[in-house]
Amino acid sequence: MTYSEKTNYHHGDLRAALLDATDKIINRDGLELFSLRACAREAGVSHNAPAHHFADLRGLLTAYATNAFDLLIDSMEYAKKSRSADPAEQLLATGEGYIQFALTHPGKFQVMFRNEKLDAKHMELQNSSAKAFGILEHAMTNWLELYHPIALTDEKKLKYILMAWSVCHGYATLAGERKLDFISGFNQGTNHHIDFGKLLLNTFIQSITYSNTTI
Amino acid sequence: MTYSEKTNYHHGDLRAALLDATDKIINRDGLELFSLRACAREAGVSHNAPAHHFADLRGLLTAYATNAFDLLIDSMEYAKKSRSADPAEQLLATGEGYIQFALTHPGKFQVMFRNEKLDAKHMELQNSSAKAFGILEHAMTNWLELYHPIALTDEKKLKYILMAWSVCHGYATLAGERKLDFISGFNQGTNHHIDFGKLLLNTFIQSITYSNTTI
DNA sequence: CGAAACATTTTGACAGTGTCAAGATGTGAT
DNA sequence: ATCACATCTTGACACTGTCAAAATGTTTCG
Repeated sequence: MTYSEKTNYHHGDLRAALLDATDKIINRDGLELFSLRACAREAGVSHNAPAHHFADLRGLLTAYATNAFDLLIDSMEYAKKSRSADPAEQLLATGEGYIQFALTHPGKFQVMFRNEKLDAKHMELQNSSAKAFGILEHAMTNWLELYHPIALTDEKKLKYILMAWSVCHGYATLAGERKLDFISGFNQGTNHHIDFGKLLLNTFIQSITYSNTTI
Repeated sequence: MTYSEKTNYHHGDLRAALLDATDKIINRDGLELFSLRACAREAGVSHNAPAHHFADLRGLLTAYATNAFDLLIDSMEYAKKSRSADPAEQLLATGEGYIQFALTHPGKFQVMFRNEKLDAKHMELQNSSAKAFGILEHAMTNWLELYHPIALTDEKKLKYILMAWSVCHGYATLAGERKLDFISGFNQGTNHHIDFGKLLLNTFIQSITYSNTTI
């Protein structure tokens, strides 16, 4: 039994407790009010206790973002399960899972896509984010095989993948950063944002579907 | 001749100098290294000199973002001028101007869309951002009138506007936050990002164009 | 069993931050 | 010339991330 497997050392498993505290603070107070010392305070340890588990602030948030990417993967996989095997349905579900996650966990989503807060070189983060990307890539690849008659170059395939990702990510970002609030007559509740995002995504996929023979 | 019109008071026009310093620091060191005190230092004044011109840090960045929105407007208007009056061309140009601006001025773009750094209640910011949105709205409205045969409800019209905005904003954000770096074989230069974004946007507009009779 | 080796946490310090209060200084009007 | 006022400086405070050193708990091994 090694150290990392034990559950009752000085604090128990402080690493996990700090990540929990991080989540609590970010959800309660927002990312801008999060600090290493606030995190330590929340976990009930001294201000420098995190140093042994994370190299620095970015190290902690990198681990937090890694976990968040795994949750994003879960969200997309979960959405896919409730749909038929039709690649268009699967692609739609993947994007819906993305939007659903982003707007349900705005704090996590912020950290995941704020480059300066992360250590992009970190392997586990790269693995988790690459895996998340792979799900979208896979869904689009399957869609293209069935709905796009002409074989595509890698660049054109990538264009479709990034187009779909951009739609999801752009809408999620704009809604999450409250940049749609000023639009009159547009319901600003989180659930409505999610619903509207799905509507928007659905229209997007229909568009590329019904135009697939011409471009 | 009022105070604000004078050019040689204690410092000259410190307000403008501070905004210049802000721009210099954000472009040189990045937003994460920007601070009020660094800004004052850059402008050659004491650490608390900005207080008389801006209520606080958010106040300064709000003014900075307001100017940036005006530059975004210029970028979109400029792109539109070089195209034909065809609404599809104009819509394309609008989006291209958006992407061009976002990737040419990543620091400004970051500030503009980081809600916690801004005072969203500020009137001038609201005006400038609403005007920028209006350009996109106008371009899409013109496009819909010509290319979409059926009259749309406000909600469906908004869906199209937000879809186009999301494509531009999502791609610009992902590229700007370096979230596309890991894609193998994908050139990471800023100019290539811009070119690819325009390609992507062009495909998007073609898609909605060629599918307009069916959905 | 005990002592050494080690992982973990605490304490203290330092330079940096935003913001507040108070004082100093330059400018325009009367 | 004096006064009101805009502008800027100085000093202080609590907060931040990170470093170094000390203290404490746990494991290992003789």
